[in-house]
Amino acid sequence: MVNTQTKPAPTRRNRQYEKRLSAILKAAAKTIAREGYEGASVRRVAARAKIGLSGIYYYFHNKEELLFALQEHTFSTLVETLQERLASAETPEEKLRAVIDNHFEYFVNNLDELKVCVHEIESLSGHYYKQVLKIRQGYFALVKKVIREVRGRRTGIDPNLAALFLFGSLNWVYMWYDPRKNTEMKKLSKQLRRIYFNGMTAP
Amino acid sequence: MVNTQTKPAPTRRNRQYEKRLSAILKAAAKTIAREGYEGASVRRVAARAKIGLSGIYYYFHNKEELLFALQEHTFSTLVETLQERLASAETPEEKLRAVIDNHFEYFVNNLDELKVCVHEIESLSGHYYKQVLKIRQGYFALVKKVIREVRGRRTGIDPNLAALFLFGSLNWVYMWYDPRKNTEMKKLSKQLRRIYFNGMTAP
DNA sequence: TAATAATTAGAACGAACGTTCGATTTATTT
DNA sequence: AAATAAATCGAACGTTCGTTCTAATTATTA
Repeated sequence: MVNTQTKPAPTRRNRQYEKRLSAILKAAAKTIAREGYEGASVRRVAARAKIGLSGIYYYFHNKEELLFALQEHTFSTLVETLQERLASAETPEEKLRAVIDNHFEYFVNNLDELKVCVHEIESLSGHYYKQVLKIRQGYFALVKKVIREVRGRRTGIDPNLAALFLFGSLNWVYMWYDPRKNTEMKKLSKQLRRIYFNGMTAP
Repeated sequence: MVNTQTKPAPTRRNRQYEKRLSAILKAAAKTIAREGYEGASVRRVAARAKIGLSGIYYYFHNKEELLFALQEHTFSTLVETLQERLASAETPEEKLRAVIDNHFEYFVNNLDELKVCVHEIESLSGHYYKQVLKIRQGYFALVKKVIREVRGRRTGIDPNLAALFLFGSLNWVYMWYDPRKNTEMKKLSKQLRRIYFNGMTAP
């Protein structure tokens, strides 16, 4: 069972536990990214994590909790790093850059995880869904605030829609990005910033 | 079995056949949109289409062919209507508008189908995948050409990336659009055009 | 070292899956 | 009306699924 509350002294045993746990999460990310949540079987996740089938159920109550842990961890990290970046940005343009760079950089370093987060949101239900939704809404609020600053006093730009469109551009990347053709992240970021900054600040 | 070659006289029987067929496609679109391709069972598709389970296999060889027929029909129509719109557009701005309006209008009238097309591309394999990929590449080429015209002789804008970003914004809509809160399509289109047109034509 | 707790392995469960097949019903043709 | 073809149905197949349970193994504590 995942324990997100207590943090006992990091004994060797605990370190082993957490290693296994993140190995399972990594295996789940790769498997679900390739086969989809419904298509990915717990058996294949276990095989990739080099653990028995029932071993998975020692760390997670069920398959859905596995997906939840993956999304919750990935999204939380994404929000955290964005907040750090935003704290050291001053102008609206710098803040927009923080948003875009943060998303792209995290993306290239966690291809499978982010693909799962983007593609399998609706595979969660009930409490799991609500909790992830909350984190995503927090992320969205951060971005919307930045966009409002970029827009300034200009009329004709709806920050809500602009943020949604920007999210689309960012989240769509996993559909076409090929890590083997190591496209320069700097170029990606520059292009997207150019379009959205100019697009929202033009008279 | 789907027959896309011969087109015999539209007897009453044939009309019944095609009615059933599109009823199945509609049921499949709704079911797959809600449950995902792997999650949607042929049994539930059949139930929604008011036909027996084995009845599906009279019209389609297997489940994947059902998904293929859905995507092939939807995407082909999308490309066709875009070509018509582009033919009657003159300036680059009008053409960009054609792209965006076409996508949005088709989207609101075919919510389930477009969601499946966007979300289940990778659920196809082999020949099915290649064939749909071809259509999508044709669509992409059309849009890229328009973007090249909008850009004109300006440097610093990569039409390829710009097209991909635009596709992201367009395809992401299914994640947040709520038909019950009938958001005005005109506003959506206007906002997106404003961002991308200004974004690509600014000095 | 003995007792205790944490972790893993293996077998088994019922349920649901995609697909097939022969029989039956419905529509068309002779 | 009889013969033929098209369309539908219901039952069944083998497979895979998520999950559970008990026993064995490993690590920690006393």
